[in-house]
Amino acid sequence: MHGVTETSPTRMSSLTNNELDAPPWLRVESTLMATARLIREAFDARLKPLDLNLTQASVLAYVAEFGATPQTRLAEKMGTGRAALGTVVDGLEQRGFIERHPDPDDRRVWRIDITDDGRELAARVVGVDEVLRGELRHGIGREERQALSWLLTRLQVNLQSAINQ
Amino acid sequence: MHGVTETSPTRMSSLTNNELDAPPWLRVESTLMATARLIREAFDARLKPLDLNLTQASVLAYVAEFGATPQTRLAEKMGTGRAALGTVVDGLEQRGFIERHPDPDDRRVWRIDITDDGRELAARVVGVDEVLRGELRHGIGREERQALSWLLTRLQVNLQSAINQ
DNA sequence: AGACGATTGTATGACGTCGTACAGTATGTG
DNA sequence: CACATACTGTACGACGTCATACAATCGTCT
Repeated sequence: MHGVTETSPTRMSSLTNNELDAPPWLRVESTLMATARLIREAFDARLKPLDLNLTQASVLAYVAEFGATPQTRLAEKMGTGRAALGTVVDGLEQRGFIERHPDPDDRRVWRIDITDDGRELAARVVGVDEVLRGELRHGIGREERQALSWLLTRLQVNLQSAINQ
Repeated sequence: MHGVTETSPTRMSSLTNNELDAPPWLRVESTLMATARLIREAFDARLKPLDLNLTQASVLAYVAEFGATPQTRLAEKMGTGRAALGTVVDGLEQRGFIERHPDPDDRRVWRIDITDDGRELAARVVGVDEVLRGELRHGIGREERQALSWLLTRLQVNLQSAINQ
């Protein structure tokens, strides 16, 4: 879990001060990263009653929606490495929310599928997600959200080519 | 260090596939978090020749620009906890880039100040930052960047109130 | 059929950050 | 002046992720 309980005035003030005396370097970028942290924080906080963090909830919801999925594909979707995802799957499996089924066509892969308990929990995850995402839309119009999405995608393209030298 | 050397096709394909078969939950939000990961990745990659990660470089550049700063303020600016920042400062101090000076007015606080070596390194950090940020602007106009900044700030406000129930 | 490279999931050790608890110090109140 | 409360930086244990190395298995090419 991450900064779930962090509701300190520290973060509040850094939010508002950020733009004022921010150094010239890392302006939009640092705002973006701070926003990402807050997203994780907010979801973790709302998911805490379900005893899940954002990664676990994402895996659960993904499998609930798309059915049995190899771990490598899950790792890609979640933006994490295969090893890390393995431990997430371990935890969810131990708690009985998902199961590892052998793939009939490829004996290397485990297809991660959801259980009945998992489906029930996933429904609650979706509920939490819808409520929170509704709150996050306040004061942001539809085309603004689309603009945001486009800008982020464009940024990702630039970042990707920067990473590849 | 983070996924500095991660240039695998895995990440590439997740970038392009992300929007297509993404689940209904976590759409813009997950894109934003993926973008944040890429930002960290890109900066870490470019800073690697200086043997710095993004957090260390940020601390260095901040102190170079604003002079002696208490650790708590640095932690706020960097968006990290005081304990975590302490270890960052430890590392930079051992390498001789910053120094801890006692605050004459408050014997609890250490003011983090830069050394001559640190100033030299910070200049290179600023150079790296300017180059990379320039690349990231490709295809994104000035008012678009302002729109992005505004949207992120608005999102942060919503997130903050969501976190505070 | 056999051999080679690619891919899947796991084990392992490392790193960065977190949250809590703590001692030292400051500040305000009686 | 004493006391309580708040704050600074640190020590400690925990968690999540990473990178690497590995065995098992697949696909392909000859």
